[in-house]
Amino acid sequence: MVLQVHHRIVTHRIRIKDIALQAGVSTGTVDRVLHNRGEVSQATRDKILSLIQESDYTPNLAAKSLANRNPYRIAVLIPEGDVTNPYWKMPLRGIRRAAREIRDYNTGIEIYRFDMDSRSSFQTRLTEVLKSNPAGVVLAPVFQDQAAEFLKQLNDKGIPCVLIDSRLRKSNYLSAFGQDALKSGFLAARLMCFGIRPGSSILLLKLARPDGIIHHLSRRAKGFSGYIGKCTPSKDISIRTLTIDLTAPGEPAASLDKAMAEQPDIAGIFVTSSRASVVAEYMESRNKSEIILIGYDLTEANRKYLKNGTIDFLISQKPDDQGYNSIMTLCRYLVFKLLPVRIQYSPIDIITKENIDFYQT
Amino acid sequence: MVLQVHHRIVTHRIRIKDIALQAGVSTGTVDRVLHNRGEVSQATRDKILSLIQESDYTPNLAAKSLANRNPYRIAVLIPEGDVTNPYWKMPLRGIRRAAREIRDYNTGIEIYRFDMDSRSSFQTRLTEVLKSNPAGVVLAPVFQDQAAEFLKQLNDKGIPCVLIDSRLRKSNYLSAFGQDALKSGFLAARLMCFGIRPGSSILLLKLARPDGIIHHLSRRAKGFSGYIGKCTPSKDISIRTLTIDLTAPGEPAASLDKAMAEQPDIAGIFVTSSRASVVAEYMESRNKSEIILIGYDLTEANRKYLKNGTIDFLISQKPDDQGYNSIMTLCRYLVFKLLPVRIQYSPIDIITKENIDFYQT
DNA sequence: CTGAAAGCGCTTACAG
DNA sequence: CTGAAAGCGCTTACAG
Repeated sequence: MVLQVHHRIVTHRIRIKDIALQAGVSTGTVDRVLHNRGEVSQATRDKILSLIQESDYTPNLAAKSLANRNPYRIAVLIPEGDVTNPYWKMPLRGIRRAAREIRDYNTGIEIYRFDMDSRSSFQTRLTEVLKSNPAGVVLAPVFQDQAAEFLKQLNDKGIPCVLIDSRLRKSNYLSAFGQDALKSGFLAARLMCFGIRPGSSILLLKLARPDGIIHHLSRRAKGFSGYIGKCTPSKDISIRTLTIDLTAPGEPAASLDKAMAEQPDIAGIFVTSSRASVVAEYMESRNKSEIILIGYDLTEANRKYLKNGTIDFLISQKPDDQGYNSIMTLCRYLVFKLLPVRIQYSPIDIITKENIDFYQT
Repeated sequence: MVLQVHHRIVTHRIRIKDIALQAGVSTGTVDRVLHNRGEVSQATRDKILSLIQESDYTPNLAAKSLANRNPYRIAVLIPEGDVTNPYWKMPLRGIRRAAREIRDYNTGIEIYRFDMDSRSSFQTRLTEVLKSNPAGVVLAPVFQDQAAEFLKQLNDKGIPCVLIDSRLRKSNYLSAFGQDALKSGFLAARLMCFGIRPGSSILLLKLARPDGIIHHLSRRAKGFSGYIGKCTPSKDISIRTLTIDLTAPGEPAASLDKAMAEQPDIAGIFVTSSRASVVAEYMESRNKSEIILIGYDLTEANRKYLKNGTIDFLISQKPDDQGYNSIMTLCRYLVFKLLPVRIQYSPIDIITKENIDFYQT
């Protein structure tokens, strides 16, 4: 049945059965060549292959997943999310959303969480995951050397792995989700330069974790500084970098008070991490809300200060989607044998008081 | 089989069969109460209903769509997209993407396009669609009175309709996709105020269509003006509105030249439509690229001028997603009986030279 | 009012 | 190397 309507032709889908009929074989044989399960003579194989080419056959995914009997277990290794580390609550939401959807594909997830400040807790979880022998793994490779070793072991066992929120050089993985941290630094700087009054200075704020050298935080800083360097001539902006350990007593107020006293012309602050809220809190306490404040991530705390205007811009990378897509990518690979692209960049979204209510995720 | 692992329990899904077994009836009977197809005694009905409550049964969508035999036809009514109207190419991409996916759900689409400047072409298409008796309709209600009448007729025939790119007061429809145009005008103004130097003026540019009074374009203008009114005190900004008919000979250069001559302190231009590119072209020809230019939509032409810096910001609403979601909403309703929310707001995204490469859609 | 059976398109043992 | 058959969870005539 072919029915012509306005720029579009609706036809019946081609099924395995149709191919089999044309080739004069059974559906089982077509399935064998479709999945390279061997045990087919070269002659019939060629015939079927060419039939498939011509017919633009695409499998019915609903039928595929229904017929698929073996359940898959996906292990997810991500940091715990708490007050000092609010970021990781966000991808987790997406992960749970994906988990609900893939139940129909006979696939479940197991979540393993580690302490972002503890190498040993990371290692403990890695070992547990390896022992549980999952069908696939989603991994936040926070400690890079251990993660690389882990990926090797997964590779030996033929277990596919999707990386979330960073890449890993020279390792073997199915796909990696991440941001272009350098470019996001550019963007922050562009916004800062756009709004700041000429002749003032900017504070680049690194809120350090005890153990953590989070790679993409320094990339953000680098991108920011690099861009400011370019825009300086026209606006005469100076930039100063400050690192504060938030776990130290009296911080960040102590260090910020000192910086402000030394440099009263500070008109903009850029925070490389998701903790801009603690700076906003400080600024409100010192009546300095007119300073331009740019940070990252739509955490609960940041959201509040964006809405009241103390934070001017937040840059976000749809962490929810990142979590969701990491699971879906792995699931599609396991269930449908769909190969993903190797690097999947997150968006670099600009969120303000005005558009936050419409921001999805 | 229940297996406890790190914060998560994996169990076998409950099936209709399980419910039937517990209730001591056949699967057919369970199906009848599940879909309110009547013909079930009150007693067994109550029993099954309570069983379903307790068991948190959710249907296997893969199986559902596989078993679903009747094919659905969705009619899509949208404007033609051409040079003077580049916007409509974008949702169409999403519509086509959705069309590919829903083939597995036994659902196809038919596209009917009309001339945005011609009431009669709209009416012609409406009549055709009505005659073709589709299972559902996706409609861009450009001519509102005719669209309202059309919705009434669909309603009488029990055909569900999803609106795209605007709402319609007091009409009956399944769901509507749209932007909050007023808020997007706020956002544009916020960006403009953030970057513009104090004491200068802004041009609010309406590029009129011959026939078209597109409702959301004037909402954008209203939002923009309203916000500028608020920010004026601190920065002393004046605003001037100009309407240009692009189909008139020598435009937009003639009108813009005149405006610039009268008001040499213009430091920012806001274009309410997707045609900022024609203003960018003008600015380049007059060596005025330093003027802040803010517009809408990631058309090919706009993209070029955003990348080279002539356009500073584009506001986008993920039109691709809007197209995609409108079809998927209708399909889920038809196939799975899933009721959507009535209003689905699009995001109000800010796109710049720095983040455009990572913008999805 | 209710049940038994066939079928959606695919996969997977099993038998030859 | 190949085919026939059963099964995934749901829907849908059909028979009683």
